Amino acid sequence: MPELPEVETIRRDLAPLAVGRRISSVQVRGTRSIRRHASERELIDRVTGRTVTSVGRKGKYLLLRLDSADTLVVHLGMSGQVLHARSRLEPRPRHTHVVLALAGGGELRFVDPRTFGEVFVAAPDARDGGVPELAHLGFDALEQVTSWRDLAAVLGGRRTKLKPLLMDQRVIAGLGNIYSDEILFAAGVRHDRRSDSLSPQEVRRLHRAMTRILHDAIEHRGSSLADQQYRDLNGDAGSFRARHRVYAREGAPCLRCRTPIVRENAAGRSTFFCPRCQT
DNA sequence: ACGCCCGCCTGTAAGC
DNA sequence: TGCTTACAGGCGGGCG
Repeated sequence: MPELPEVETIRRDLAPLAVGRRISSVQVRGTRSIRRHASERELIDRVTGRTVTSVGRKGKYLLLRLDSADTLVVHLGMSGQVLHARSRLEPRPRHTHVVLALAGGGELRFVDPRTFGEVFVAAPDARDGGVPELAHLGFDALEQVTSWRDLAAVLGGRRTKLKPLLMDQRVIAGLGNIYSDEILFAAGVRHDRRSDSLSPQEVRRLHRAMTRILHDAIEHRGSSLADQQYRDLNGDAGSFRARHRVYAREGAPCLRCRTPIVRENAAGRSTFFCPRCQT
């Protein structure tokens, strides 16, 4: 499912394609994907005719900054895709909810079968210029947790279990179920450890694991699972799934010690880990 | 403060 | 083979 590496892959592909381009028209199908807006009209009027000045990301949110100072925010939720079509004549996939036509040809399509994702336009905060709707997000897992001491400060301040904390977007933004499990395995730490129980050495391992896993995943263009929900701008799958060491490997031998990988349900979510390598 | 559940959704696949 | 059911989970809200 789209987490930080998948959104970052889309961001890196989208930036050279969209920056400097004018959005010549906007089409919206249905109201669910744009539910933050009172009407389709509002989004259409604020985006049409604007030029994209940069493409950013915060956590799992994709940010298209416009020359009006507004930001067009895209969140993929569980099943969202941003697809680029070179020609507007290419047939649109099912569940295409928002279409941005680019001046000079081609269009961007927001496609989302399960409709957990959304698209909205936001005005900048008067003080810091950020997106107020995203002010609740914590440190970006890739850009802002730059030293293990940053992570130590976050972990020590809470008394929650490690995995729910890693997935709490208000604390660290960008990690979901897949990468949390992969990071915890790489760090050799169990998901249900209390966050303030880690030794400095374990915090350093966790920090190194987080940075390394995220960079590796971006290098392999993200994880497309069996359902193939995640696709990049061109509709191609990412290949990081083949490098998962615990996620969706229940019963398979641990790649480090051969112990069967265990699956547990925690807070209604599947958690995969090696009972021997993770302590 | 924390843990856990629900509702929102659709496509896929396992089970009967 | 065809139907029903479970499952996938990001996120916000609510409850104990």
